[in-house]
Amino acid sequence: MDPERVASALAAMPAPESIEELAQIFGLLSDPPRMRLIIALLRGGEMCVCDIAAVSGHRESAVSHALRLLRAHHVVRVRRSGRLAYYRLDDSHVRMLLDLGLSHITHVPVAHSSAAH
Amino acid sequence: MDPERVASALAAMPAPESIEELAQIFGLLSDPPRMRLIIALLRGGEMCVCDIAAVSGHRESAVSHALRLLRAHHVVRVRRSGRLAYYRLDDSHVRMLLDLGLSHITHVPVAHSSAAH
DNA sequence: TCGACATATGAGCAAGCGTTCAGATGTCGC
DNA sequence: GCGACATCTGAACGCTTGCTCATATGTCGA
Repeated sequence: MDPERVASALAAMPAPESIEELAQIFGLLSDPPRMRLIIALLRGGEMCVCDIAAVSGHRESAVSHALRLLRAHHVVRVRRSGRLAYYRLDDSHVRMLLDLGLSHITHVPVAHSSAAH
Repeated sequence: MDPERVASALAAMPAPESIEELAQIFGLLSDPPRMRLIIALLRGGEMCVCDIAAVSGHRESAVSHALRLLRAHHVVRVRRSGRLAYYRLDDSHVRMLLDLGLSHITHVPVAHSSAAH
């Protein structure tokens, strides 16, 4: 046991609400269907709900629920046109997060210019 | 509806097992206690289980379970010395993942040299 | 204005996940 | 070798979470 190290680690800990929010963001990416949905938007650019449902293989209702969550966390953005709702990624962090995640599972060392292509 | 876009998005979709694994990695980071644990190792360097338990505020048993998970996914690495087990981060992707996540929740635009400090 | 369609929302249920307790393994000092 | 300690493991309970069904809102064509 090393009380000093414990104390300094505790002192360097971010605010609880930051940790909470951080965990929530990663939680959004921890669900395969939601991941498929995000990757679809990453590749396809902008798509309407029914197309996203077709790609992700889930009911439109489930997709709508998922998109609401992602919207609340500024991961996706809506553009409404008549009765269609077009969604696209709202933020470039997500793209980098996915690239980094892929680098991890393939055990590719981190390059400074982040993998991707 | 745009069948072509759907088809091309489906074609560009990674293998199901890649998506699964990717989601699992993010799932590891989606739990606040586990997140605290990881951040503790990020700041504190190398710590034994009892110290990690003290920092994360959970029982050693829970910490041990969590560490096992993280170990299985190459997020942490053990070094055993007698009856103590010292853990440290095994991989630099995690650090970047956390930095990126923090950038997201604070709405900081992505810099090429990743924010952080 | 009326019916059809696209999306959004609420309630309820099933499954996955993390915690805890209890017990096992292994190492050190005597 | 024996007792104490650090860590690990297995089983079970409770909570969270995402799905589906049913329904509401809103928009377009006739």
